[in-house]
Amino acid sequence: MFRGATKVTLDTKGRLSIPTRYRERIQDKCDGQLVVTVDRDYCLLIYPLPEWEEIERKLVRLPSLHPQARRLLRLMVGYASELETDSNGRVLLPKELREFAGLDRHAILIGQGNKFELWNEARWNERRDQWLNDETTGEEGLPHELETLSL
Amino acid sequence: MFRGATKVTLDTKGRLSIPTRYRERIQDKCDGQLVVTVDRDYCLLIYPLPEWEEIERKLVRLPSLHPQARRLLRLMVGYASELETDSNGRVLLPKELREFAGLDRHAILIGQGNKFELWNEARWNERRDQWLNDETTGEEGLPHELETLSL
DNA sequence: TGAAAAGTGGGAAAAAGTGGGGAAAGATGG
DNA sequence: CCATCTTTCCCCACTTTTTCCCACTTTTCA
Repeated sequence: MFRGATKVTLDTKGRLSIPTRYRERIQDKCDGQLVVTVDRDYCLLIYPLPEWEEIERKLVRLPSLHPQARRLLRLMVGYASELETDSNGRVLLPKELREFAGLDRHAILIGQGNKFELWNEARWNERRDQWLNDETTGEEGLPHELETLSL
Repeated sequence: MFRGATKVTLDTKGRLSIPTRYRERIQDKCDGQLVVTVDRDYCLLIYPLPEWEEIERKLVRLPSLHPQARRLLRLMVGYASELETDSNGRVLLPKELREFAGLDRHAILIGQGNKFELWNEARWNERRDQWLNDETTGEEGLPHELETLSL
């Protein structure tokens, strides 16, 4: 499981240095091979290659006449690209994806179990505060699992 | 069960010295391994590792298309990070989490059963006084569990 | 009041992060 | 199809951060 938030800096070439505490696990899981693609929340998703391949299999099996499935496939597979780590543990993020996610120098990398999310830091903070405020108000539509969740 | 409030000081490096009266129990429960994450009230939650893992299991099983469940996962797993105690019984709190909770030198550690809460001391005092005032007024909408609670 | 324990600060070595130069590869236009 | 220009890749070197440990101060308890 990948956990935790790390502030990271993208240099002028668009390179992202993978935090060291993840490197060994990434090396074990996928020999350093990662795949990055887009998320509907305008951030990037970074998967170990095997994890991604599983998701990709599911995506291409979706009914291709269904508009929403088609969209999901177009976006996720359409933007997916493989990353390779250089000798300093960095990956070069394609310009198209950096632009999509509005990434500049200050970004934040969020561990999310089987994958990472990469956000423009300012955008992440904004959205996070929105979520925190929303949660206090919208308690009527909670699914059962949340109502009984004890933290 | 962890109980009680303790004023603690974070040094300039962001280290928190665990009060001694908890140390033995933490050692027994989880061999000194703790996990810290965020709470919606802008404080931090500190769990013994086994406790956290149970919560994490529940979180990742939530329906991932449900917006509120997704948010909860993003925040709690996204910010969760493991802590290790140094030779003096201190843990280093990640900068991202200190910033989230507005932690400076003066903080307060609150025992909360299976976990601790860590607050900026001033913020804690404010919120505590708010709660004390609110509770006297809003007794009409109590959920059943509270209506029948005898203290 | 003294010894032990707890709390606090800080320095130095090691590790991680960052920037950039130049070679190689690829794109562009005549 | 070639010449030129841009982008990408690879590696070196510098800077910053982290980690580990030592030492001092304060508190506790007999």
